[in-house]
This record gives sequence, structure tokens and C-alpha cells, in this order.
Amino acid sequence: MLQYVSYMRRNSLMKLPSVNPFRALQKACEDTLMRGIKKVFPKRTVHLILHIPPSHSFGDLTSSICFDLDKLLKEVTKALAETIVVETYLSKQKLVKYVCVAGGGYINFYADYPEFSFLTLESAKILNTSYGYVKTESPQKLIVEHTSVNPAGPIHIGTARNSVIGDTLYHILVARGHAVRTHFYIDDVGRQIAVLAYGYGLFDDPKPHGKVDHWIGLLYAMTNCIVEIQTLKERIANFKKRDKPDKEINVTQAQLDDWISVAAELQNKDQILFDYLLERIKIDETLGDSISNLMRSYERNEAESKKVIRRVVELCLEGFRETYKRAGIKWDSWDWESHFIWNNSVSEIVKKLGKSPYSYWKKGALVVDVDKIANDKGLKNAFGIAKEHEIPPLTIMRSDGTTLYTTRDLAYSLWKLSQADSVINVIGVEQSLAQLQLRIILSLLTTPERVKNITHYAYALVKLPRYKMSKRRGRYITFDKIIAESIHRAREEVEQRSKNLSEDLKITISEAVGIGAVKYALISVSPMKQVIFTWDKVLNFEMNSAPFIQYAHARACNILKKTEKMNEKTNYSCLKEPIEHELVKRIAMFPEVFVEATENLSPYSIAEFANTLAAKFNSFYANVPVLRAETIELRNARLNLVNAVRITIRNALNLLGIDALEQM
RNA sequence: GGACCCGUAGUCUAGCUUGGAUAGGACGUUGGCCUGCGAAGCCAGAGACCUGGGGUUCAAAUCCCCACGGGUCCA
Repeated sequence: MLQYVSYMRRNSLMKLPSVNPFRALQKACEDTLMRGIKKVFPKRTVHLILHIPPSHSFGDLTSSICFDLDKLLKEVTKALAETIVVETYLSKQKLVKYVCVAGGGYINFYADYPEFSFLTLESAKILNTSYGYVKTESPQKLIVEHTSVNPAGPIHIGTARNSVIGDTLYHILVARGHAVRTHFYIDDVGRQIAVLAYGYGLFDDPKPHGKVDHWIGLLYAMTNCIVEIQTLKERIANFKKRDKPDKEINVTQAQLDDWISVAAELQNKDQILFDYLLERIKIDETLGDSISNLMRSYERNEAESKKVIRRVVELCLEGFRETYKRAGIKWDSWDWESHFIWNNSVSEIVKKLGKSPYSYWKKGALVVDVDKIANDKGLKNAFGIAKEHEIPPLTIMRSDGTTLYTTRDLAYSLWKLSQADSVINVIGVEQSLAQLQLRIILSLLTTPERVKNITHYAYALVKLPRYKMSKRRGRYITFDKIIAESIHRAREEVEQRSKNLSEDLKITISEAVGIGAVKYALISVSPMKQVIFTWDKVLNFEMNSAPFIQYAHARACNILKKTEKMNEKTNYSCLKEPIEHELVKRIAMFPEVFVEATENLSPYSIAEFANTLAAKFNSFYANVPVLRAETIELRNARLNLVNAVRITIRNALNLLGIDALEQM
């Protein structure tokens, strides 16, 4: 429960706390301006939008409304603005200090900083851990599905981007007041897992060495590689027997050569494991069938294949959980893809779609005419697709009766919709078409309105400077390695700077700094931009990084630690330095930034905000004395400012899943 | 062949939804600052006609069209 406190200051009665102080200022400016405009144009209704001017010298808020009025009225903009400002000034409100005309006709507003600082800093202090987290008026039940990688190897840097985006979305939506649950979809049905389980099944009770998901990744890549080589060799032999043209043979031969080079890489990683697998796979005369049989019998929920697949997948998930525990990311629900096959929801969907007028049979396969559904249900507009753009049809069942990934995803999505009002799926851009087809087909199975509540939150791939990552080829940089490297680097810094801390504290700090740096590096780039992974981007502990922000927070804590409790009233009119006003304004803007970030689902704007606030605070810290301020009054006012900075940075970092340290 | 995304100093990046004044940052680079609240820091400088070309507008990095380059997907 929030306590509303009224506080007398001069003649004004201010209501505390303000959930959104900057919005309050904005509203005061808008009201003021609106009254001015009404006096000049009593009959005109205008829509006002105030902007933040490009420079502090232009005030705290600005309006370019006179340019629009000018167009309608054919008057000189500047003169018009001046007329309005005269009227505006006469009816100005509290929080607004003065209003003036600048440039060709902008109307600039300057905040009354004693009032505005009071409102902002006291609100931050009172609201404390909830400052900035403006609650929505319409709370929803939400599902954020993220990460959802195939459990056939460790988490790599590309997946980590997915996880960090998903986890941040989770944090900001919870803070906004929604009931959010995170889901991990375990893709245990596809061919990849069958290949892995086949390899795993070649051992009697194998003993993984090293971290289990890393071992599984190697096992998968090796098995897959050997299987590919065997298959390609057979194909070439067949081609030769049947006198196929050289061209086709050459293409296949090139693929084979590629896989042979992959084999050499993999052999270097673990010769014994590779040789064992090679020997066992070589003698399997029905190799292709062995794998498909495993896949199909698992879909039929047969005990033996279930045992081996579940075992190997669980092992891999164990590795995932270890990684994410360290990274501070967790899920509320782990959903098995196979579950939706076994409970028949997939087959029911296929049956239903088979009867639909939008499906047809093509060479024994069941195909859905997605484009026709989109047109008939008017969905193209809703998903931002041009009318003339034809959406390709989607095969939902192969001629051999097996289903495809997207078909199973239909069942899963339907289930998710039954659990929540809206669903956000964090999935790579390469899935864009499939996700679109999925939502359009879903509109047949539920209402088109409901389908609009599914969002595909797309993000671009992470690449390595020289080659594309490939789980199938065992080429990737693991999240574990990046975390370890980053923590190691943080530890070195701690050793250098804070020798006297206890060992426990050193560990805590290095973990928080190292992991924070990795998360920040992944979240601070807009998700649709492709990222080329380089170590120095992640291991940057300077400006525009988590450690930079954490450091500013630690410094603020450090000042506050050295002060006794203050009881005297604070006089905010002492805060006169421009940097102090900038800090107040930044702090006041946090709720507004937060609301925008949640409404637009743009967590990276939180990162940007935190960085800017930290930079301003560091500048303040270096140039303005707090504990040694000239007067007690000033000192108290600055201490309150530092405290509000501390609260705001901490709350922003927490949204990003980064620990705000009190020392480092 | 078709569709979608990205293109901002040597490098990386914000701003684009909702057009407004001098395009914010960072790395690197040049020069300065620790006997003062922790230098993972601060201060100052150089470096971008926002890929190119048209159009709309009083006003375009932002909206529209066409190229070009990079990425992704479908057939």
C-alpha cells in the first residue's frame, strides 16, 4: 500500500508520491499551453504533443504546435507563438518556471526545479523498490516463451541472446503489473534428437565427461557427421552404379568433402569418442532406418525409445539448468513437444484441418492454403502484409504420415492460448514465415481475434567473425565459455582494485560483474540487428557496459554509507548546478522510459537509460562535492539526489536481470 | 523468381512507430586530471553532408518510390 503524503511547500500543495514525475511536468506544461491556445483560438481543438528539445539550453520540454497552427492560419509562426506565450505565461502552473519562444516559433518550457526536484526525489525515496514500475491499468495473463533450443548440445551465444531478451521481457512485464509465466518448449521429437539418441544408444550406460550438455553436443555432432558421411558415400556409390551424370556426383562429392573436413575437426576434440562411434556406426547396415525407426517409435510413445530419448534429453536439460542458474534465468514451465503428440492434440488438429475447405492433398501430403485463409479472414492487414503478397502454402503432414515442426507447434500454440490472454514467442527471424503461417492457420482453430494476441518477437542471429555457427557441425561458442571468461576477467579487475575484500565477496562481485557484462552486451543492441560476436565487445567493462553502470551505483552507495540519518527538512532550491538538474530530470523520466519499454517491448531502451543516468552521475560525482558540500542544507539536498540516483539505477538494472552491487 | 529485415565517423551503436532547432553515445585516437565521496572514473579535442538517387513537406536519418550492399526465408 502506498501512502499518500501531502507536503506544504510555499503556497503549493503537492501530492506525494508521484508515480511519474516527468509526466506530471509534461501535463503541467500541456495544460499551461492549452490554456494559452484556448485564449487565442477559443474554438479550435488541437492535439498537443510535447517533445524533449535537442539541447538543455532550449528548456525541458518544447512544442512545435505553432508550425501546425501556422499552416492552417497562414500567420507568421513566430508572431503567433509570441501571442500564445504571453497568454500561456499568465496562466502557468506549478512545476513550470517559465515559457518562451525560440527559433522560428518553438515554445519552450523550463521546469521550476525546486518544485520538480522535490516532487521527483521525494517520490523516488518513498516508492523506493517500486519507483519507475508504473502499473498497467489492464493487467493480463501473459506467456513469454523463450530460448526453446533443441536439447542436442550446449547453449551457444546466439541462443543466449534469445534467453537474455526473453528474460528481460519477463522482468519488465512483471514490473508493469502483468501475471507473466515463462515457458521453455522442449523440441524432443525431430530428427536431430533421434540422431543424438541413436548415438547415445550405441553405448552401454555411457559416462559423460566434462559438463554434460557439452559432451552431448559433441556426441551429437560426431554422430551426425558420421551418419552424413556414410549416407553420402552410399549415395555416390548408387549414382555410379546407375550411371548418373558427373554433375550430380560432383555436387554430392563436394558435400562429402565438406563433412570429411568437419570430421577432422571433431576428431581433434575427442579422438576416442569419435573412433568408437565410427566403428559402431560403420557396421550398422540399416543406418537410415535405425534413426527413422527411433523417431517414429518415439512418436508412438513406445517404451524403449522413450527411455533412451528422455534420458539423453534430460541429461542435456540438466546442463542447461546449470548454465541458466548461474546466469540467473529461470522458467516457470518446461513443455515437451512429444506431449502434444501423445495426447492426440496434434492428430486432432490434422484431422480438423483435413476437413477444412482450405486444405488439399498434393502427392499424398496434406497442404494448407495459407494465403486463402489470410485473405478470407482479413488477416494480412493485421500482420502488416501487403494484400498482393502471396503467402506460401504449408505442408502439415508428409505423404508418409509424419507431421512437421509447425504442425506440432499449432497444438502447442493452441494450448498456450488456453493458458493466457497473450503470448510472446521469442524466436529467431529465420522462423518469420513459419510463425506467420502458424498464426494464420491457427485462426481456423480459434478466432482470428485470439490469434492477434500471439506475438513473434524476432531477433537476428549472432555470427562469429569468420563462419556461421552450426550445431550440426559442432561449431559454436558456448554461453558457458563466455560467462566463465567474463567472470575471470571481472575477477582480475576485482583483485586489482579491491584487494582487501573477503574471498566470498570477491566471488559474488566477479559473478555479478561478469554476468552483467555479458547480459548487457546482448541486450543493448536492438534485436533486429545482426550481431557479430567479438570478445572485446562482451568483455568491455568501461563506458556503455553493465560494470560501468554497476560502478556508478556502488559509488552512490558508498557516499550514502558514510552518512548518518538525516532528519532535517530538505531545501531543494539549493540544487542549482546544471548537472544536478539533469540528474533530476533523468530520474524523473525513468517511469516514462519504463512505460515505453513495456508498451513497445523494447528492453534495450532500459539499458540505454541506465547507461545515460550512470554517465551523468559519474560526471556529477567527479565535479560536485556531496559530503563536503558548503552548507548542511546543500549537503542534505545532494544526499537525497544521490539516494534517488541509487534507487533508479538499481531498479533499472534489476529489470535487465543485472545485480546492483553496493561495492565492487 | 518472390517476400521480409538491416545499412548512421576507422569500428560498434541510439534515434525511425508519432517528421521539427546543433544526429546522441561508446571503442579506438590526441591532450589533460588521483594528498578531496573509490581513476571500472572525469574534463577537453579531432572524426558522420545518416549507402546512393528521386519524391512529399515550411521542415526528412525519420514518411513514399527506385537502385546498391549485407542478412534471412520461400519455391
